[in-house]
Amino acid sequence: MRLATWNVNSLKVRLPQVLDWLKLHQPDILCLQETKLEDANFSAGELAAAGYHALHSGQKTYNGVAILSRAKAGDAILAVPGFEDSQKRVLAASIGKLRVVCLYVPNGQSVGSDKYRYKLEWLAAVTAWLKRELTSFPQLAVVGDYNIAPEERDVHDPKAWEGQVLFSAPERKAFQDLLALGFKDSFRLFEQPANSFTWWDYRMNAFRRKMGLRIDHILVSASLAPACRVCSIDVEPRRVERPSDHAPVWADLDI
DNA sequence: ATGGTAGAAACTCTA
Repeated sequence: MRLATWNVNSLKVRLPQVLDWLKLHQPDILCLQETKLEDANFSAGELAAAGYHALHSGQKTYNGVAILSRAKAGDAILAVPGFEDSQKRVLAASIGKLRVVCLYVPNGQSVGSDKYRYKLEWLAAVTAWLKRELTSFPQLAVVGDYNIAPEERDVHDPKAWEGQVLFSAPERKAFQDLLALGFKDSFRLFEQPANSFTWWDYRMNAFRRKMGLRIDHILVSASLAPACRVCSIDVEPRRVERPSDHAPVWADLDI
């Protein structure tokens, strides 16, 4: 089973690229972030024609998450139970024996801002919820745009980024707290090329200059990790005309 | 110290 995640930064703009990518890579599941669409405007018809069922939790202009799957998904959850949040950033569903959680973690804007505090509170709530989810669903994959680079090797210039949003110590601690539930960062289960990143700022020619961060992740629970065969970043969609600022990440699971 | 780009939408906010 191939599982993938991609922050598309507007599904309206990126739908043709998503359809191309589905055709080329044939994932069983593709989780999307930043669809920036209300549910009524979601591209369900085009995706169905491509052979994918879809769940979507969206809003106008900002945020929005979706789970596309070849097999129909069930038992969907559209928010963290008990956590008050007007922003559509969470979607969970079961596909076969696999439980998938699609996350769009808040960006945090800048360290010390209100949005940064919201990011850390949101991460604490999600971590507490996932601890409970694991008891019901041991075969759990938590994927999406985490807006956190976990380690120095995930940042093109760790010295320049030290203490900045996306790489500050409290954010990295929040990521470690999630791993402490037993999750593995599937990308790091395997040898990977140096300078592997998933996001490059649109500004300053960051992509051409290889100034990226690895902030999109596929986390697999302890009981799922042994089934993971490969995890890779596909940078090709970042090279095309009008790209998303994020590249897709995919993993193959022997389940 | 600032601004660079992109998307959505509305002349600004978010990333």
